[in-house]
Amino acid sequence: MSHPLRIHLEKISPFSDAEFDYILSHFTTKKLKKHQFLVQEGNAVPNDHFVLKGLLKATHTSQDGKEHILQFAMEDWWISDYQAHFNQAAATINIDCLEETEVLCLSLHNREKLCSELHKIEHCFRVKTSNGYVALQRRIISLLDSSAKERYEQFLLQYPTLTQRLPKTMIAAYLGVSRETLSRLHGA
Amino acid sequence: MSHPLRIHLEKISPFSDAEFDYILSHFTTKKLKKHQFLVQEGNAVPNDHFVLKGLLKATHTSQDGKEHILQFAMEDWWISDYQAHFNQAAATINIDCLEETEVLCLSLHNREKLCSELHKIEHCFRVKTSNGYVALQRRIISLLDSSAKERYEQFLLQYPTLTQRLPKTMIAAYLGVSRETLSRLHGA
DNA sequence: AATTTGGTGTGATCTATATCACACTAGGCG
DNA sequence: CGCCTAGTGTGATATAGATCACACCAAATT
Repeated sequence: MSHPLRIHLEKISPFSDAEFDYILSHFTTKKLKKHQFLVQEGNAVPNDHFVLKGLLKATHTSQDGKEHILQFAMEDWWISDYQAHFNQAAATINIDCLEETEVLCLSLHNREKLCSELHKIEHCFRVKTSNGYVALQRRIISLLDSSAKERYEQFLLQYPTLTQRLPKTMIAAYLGVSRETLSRLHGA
Repeated sequence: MSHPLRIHLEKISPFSDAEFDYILSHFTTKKLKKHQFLVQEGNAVPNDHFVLKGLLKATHTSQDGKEHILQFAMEDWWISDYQAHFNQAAATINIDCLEETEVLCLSLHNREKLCSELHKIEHCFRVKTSNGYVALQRRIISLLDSSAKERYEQFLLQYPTLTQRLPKTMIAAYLGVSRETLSRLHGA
């Protein structure tokens, strides 16, 4: 059975055993308990993170103190504060664990090193990022032209697995709806 | 004086004259008048587009027939229906010109060809896309936790040039606010 | 067993924003 | 010239969704 990261990368391009071992040697492992922070507002964000096991949320806190969820991540997803990470700036979001979690960490330096040494992995990252870009555009469209109810229904369809593992309160915070409103849109 | 595309790409990595000519040979030029469509809902989207001159908007129409603006693009920006383009599916958005416009077109095939032949350009595209990803995340945060007024102010700060060239009605459609509301948030 | 913590539902109200309706202006074009 | 079209402002009203307040439950924690 292959390594989860290998399966993940090989959806885009194949690697030899030696290549994959080399790639993997640029990652470090981190284990976190429920409620622990992976990224904390104000700190540096040295790494991008590939989730091996667990579930996390990335949240942004508005001036009036309300938490909105930018992103979830479970097995096989990547998560970080990318703005801070790529610009080597202080984090403006928090990322914490909703379950016991294990991630692989890739530093900015190691990513650039791998990308310059191995064309194929830069290709992987480009394709991944393009797909991510498209997904974000879809989310923006959904925020712009769908009602709370429509967004909730889209979420349930798009992320059935995630739905099982998340309290509704958090889905609400992801959709930009109050938990009370979400709770009320059963039949309507 | 360098070609605008060259200047654009060399913000990320330098190219020799021969390399750049080779890159450029993979693009075609297209000129459009005001109100002409670059991408039309339901059609294929063979190309990504780099704007040499002019101004365009990408719009999505919701079920109830309202137009929301996903993206603007002026000189030096890229624009397409990326979901449709990358998946070779039918467009779900319209892209049309707000001014007389000239774009460079890059087909999916030519992009992949260039990327596989020239590691440096794949690097450029990866970095560009990462930056785009971060920008979209910022926009999502702004949609999730800012009021209409705050979003408008952020827009004015972030895109002063664009603001000059756009009617407020369109800025409203980009921000997800009705034009009447936008018109009312002067002092408040 | 008792208490805290996290999640949920639901009524009563409030408010930001949408909607509808109309008037005004400036510029392009027959 | 006079007629469209596009863009804008603003009043009156409607409404989706936020907020506040409370009750309830289940699973941890002590």
